[in-house]
Amino acid sequence: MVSETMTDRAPIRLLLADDHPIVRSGLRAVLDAEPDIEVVGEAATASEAVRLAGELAPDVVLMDLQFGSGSHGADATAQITARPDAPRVLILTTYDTDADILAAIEAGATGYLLKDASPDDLAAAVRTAAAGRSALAPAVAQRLMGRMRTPEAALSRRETEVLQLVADGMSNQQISRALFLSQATVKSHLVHVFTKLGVDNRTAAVAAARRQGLIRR
Amino acid sequence: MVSETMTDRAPIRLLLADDHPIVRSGLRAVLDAEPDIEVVGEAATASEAVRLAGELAPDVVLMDLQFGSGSHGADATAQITARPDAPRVLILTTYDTDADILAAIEAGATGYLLKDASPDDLAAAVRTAAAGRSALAPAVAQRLMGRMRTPEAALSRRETEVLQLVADGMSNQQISRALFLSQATVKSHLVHVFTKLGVDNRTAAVAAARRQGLIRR
DNA sequence: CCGGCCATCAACCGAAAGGTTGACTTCCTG
DNA sequence: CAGGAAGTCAACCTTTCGGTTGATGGCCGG
Repeated sequence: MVSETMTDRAPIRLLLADDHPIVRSGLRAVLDAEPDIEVVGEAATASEAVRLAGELAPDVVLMDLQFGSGSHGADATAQITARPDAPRVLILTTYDTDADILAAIEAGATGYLLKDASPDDLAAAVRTAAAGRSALAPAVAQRLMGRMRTPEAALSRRETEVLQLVADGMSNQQISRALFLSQATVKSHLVHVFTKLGVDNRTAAVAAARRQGLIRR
Repeated sequence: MVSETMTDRAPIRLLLADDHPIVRSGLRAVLDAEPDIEVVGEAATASEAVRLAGELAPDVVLMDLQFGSGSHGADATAQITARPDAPRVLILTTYDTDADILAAIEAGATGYLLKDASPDDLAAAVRTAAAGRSALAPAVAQRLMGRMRTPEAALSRRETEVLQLVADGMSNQQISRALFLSQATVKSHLVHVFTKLGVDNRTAAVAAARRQGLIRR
């Protein structure tokens, strides 16, 4: 079923970026079947995505947020959208609780899609992104709204940084050394975190933050 | 490139089980392209996988371990392999550190494959499974070996149970009440856990156990 | 049948974390 | 420019946690 709004226009040039060959094949199979969409390239890493976005000049980049081993899709998004005639970036993610959702949006992503989306949703989101409109999965949009409705659950940058190190298993002393702070400051940040999350110890804070997607998984 | 060992035999009947339509499409696109493999069905849930495994009588079931919302691929594997003329079950997973690896193998899975596998790896694993031989991704096999080489990293059932509650954010007192134990016993278990994992506090233990896939993600 | 692992509990002590108050600076925003 | 949020630090106190020692009983395997 071809969209009525672009029956005879040039097809949407699409770049796929995902570290899983299987997922790339799935996206290609689903989207190449659409007559108004043409997959012009595939990237297996974040840096390759940035490079190909420049070389191939696609209309839309469909980018996985969970790139294997370190590289963040949000970073690549920022690099891609930094340029003047940049393609639209559509983020693809597994979890609607991802801590990097806001980061990706701020990095210039046009839309957000969950990996359990149907082929129809997928094609629709690509067309919406190509048209320059924002495409957000309902679950994600609701979560973003909720984030705004409850600013008390929003941790400050420093608080998140400290909590992340707690989640990595570090003691207050180790954290103070890692961040060049006194232990008093670390404790101060953590007390604020506990209050905001409604918990009273560090492991509960990590569990709560993980549930709410405030820290890395 | 057709395998030399089965040039003219009936194709391998394959059932795909994954909750992501995109992944199913990718698997179908990759595997249907192989002349000796035929995808006979797709299941989006664990229970559907069990049902179709009975109805379609496939040779191999390619099953995702991370089925959305609760249902475990390991459980479905156990149900499928319980019957006498059961198909081979090939497990597909995103993480090579998954705590359920052993559970799935014990449930009767013939092989194990990571989602970042190449199409060639994938087809080869399906053929290996169809032939009844065990197909393990190198990273997974190595990890299983490592598990056996270092039994000190294997936590006892009770220790894992306590550590899981720690990861959920509970204090020693809360855990003691939840498990009908004294706090002394909880502490005792945790000290053993710390020793086995080589850490000296609860948050570090949770981080380490999470890395090694000893507890739920 | 005995040694070892698992599971349970107690008492004790020092160290770390949790909680409060208060104070100072910087930066942003109304 | 006044106010607030964020970030930094200190001193103090209470509670929890980490670590040790030791003890009991069940179960399994050599």
